[in-house]
Amino acid sequence: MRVSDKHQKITQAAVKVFARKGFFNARISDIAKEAKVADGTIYPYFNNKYDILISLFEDEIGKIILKVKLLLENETDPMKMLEIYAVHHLSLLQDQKELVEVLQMELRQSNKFIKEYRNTKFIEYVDIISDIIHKGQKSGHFHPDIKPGIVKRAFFGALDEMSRLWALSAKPHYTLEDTAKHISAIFLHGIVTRNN
Amino acid sequence: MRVSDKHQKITQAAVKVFARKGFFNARISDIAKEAKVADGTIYPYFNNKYDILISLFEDEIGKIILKVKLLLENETDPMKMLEIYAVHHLSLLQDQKELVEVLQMELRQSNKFIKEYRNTKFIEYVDIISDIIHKGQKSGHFHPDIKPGIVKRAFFGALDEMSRLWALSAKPHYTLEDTAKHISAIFLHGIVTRNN
DNA sequence: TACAAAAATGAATCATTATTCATAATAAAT
DNA sequence: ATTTATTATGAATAATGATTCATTTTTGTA
Repeated sequence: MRVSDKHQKITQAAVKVFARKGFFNARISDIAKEAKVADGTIYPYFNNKYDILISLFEDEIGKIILKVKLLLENETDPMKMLEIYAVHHLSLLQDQKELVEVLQMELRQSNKFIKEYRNTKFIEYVDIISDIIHKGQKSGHFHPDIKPGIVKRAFFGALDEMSRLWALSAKPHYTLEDTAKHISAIFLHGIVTRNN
Repeated sequence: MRVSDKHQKITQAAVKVFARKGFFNARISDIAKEAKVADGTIYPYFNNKYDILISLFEDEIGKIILKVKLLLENETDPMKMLEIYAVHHLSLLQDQKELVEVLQMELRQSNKFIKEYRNTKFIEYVDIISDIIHKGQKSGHFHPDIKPGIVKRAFFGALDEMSRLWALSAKPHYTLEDTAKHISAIFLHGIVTRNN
């Protein structure tokens, strides 16, 4: 077995176990068992338990970024781009529920452990949104007074809260696609009727 | 010292300690020290460590709900109501930074511990948003096709992500008030220019 | 003041687990 | 086939910290 395979096997096992029990309640022995290796085998590959979480986070967000950038590549309409981002983000839950749960947890926790951890990968992910907003402002599609730095957080937060809800409740009330489009539409057009 | 005082003293100490170290890294002895009581004194008031977090959560969200309901009481315009909610939510960070950090953490974690914990207090808090949306639809201010169940999560998520960001970064780029209004305005009117 | 009840104390218990490392197994090289 | 290097094993270590409870202190009452 190639070295990288074992690294990946442990990462995948950790995603499962962290999702099931949370980071702190997860035991190294749980991860080892899930990965079908001995407890000690984890340590040549990761410095410690927390290192598993961090590198998992960076690796997986990296993949997510690559994928959404690929999806956006051939689209030029900023309105459609926002919708693509939304659909992609919510799709993650469908395709990789366990991973999403872990990423959400980690996002709220890591800064409690390591104050200096800047989480640049995550910033790169949300900056895709502000890039779209900028683009839309240049092309005249989006209002020039809108602040991309605020919209990116608001849009991400809206999607992620939806995602969090679904991760908990067994059955979503609406389809992923409809919800993503609904949220995009609200950000694009607002909720007030025209005569207000 | 009245019994309720000690209960409250421990709760307040726990908020400080949980905010500083996170729930799992917080020691009972840390909380006891912060509250200036002996370790054992905590147990007549709380069943266990996790019980501190849960009751803290319910109590404090309860207060937050009361306050925002009071603020909304004399307002009838649903657009203004949404803005009031936003300002209030972001104000929490200013007034009670530590509490907000703890609530955010807890929100992402509790369901990992206790699957059956329904968190009804939190649901009550976000349902205030959907009530506003309903009201706005009845009065014709808001578009009838908007789904209140989605908007409430999106709006809350947007605000809370902003809040999370500020809890981490030392200095917010914008004022609380401006940001709350900006986010409300986006939800109300969208970001696209009229000719789209 | 004396007594009883209630509340608080904090040292001891006892289970828990991340990490280490001597040993074993496997793979690579000669 | 034999030696060497690499990788994996899992029992032992060593620290940790939530919770308990026998004892002390405080409070309330007569």
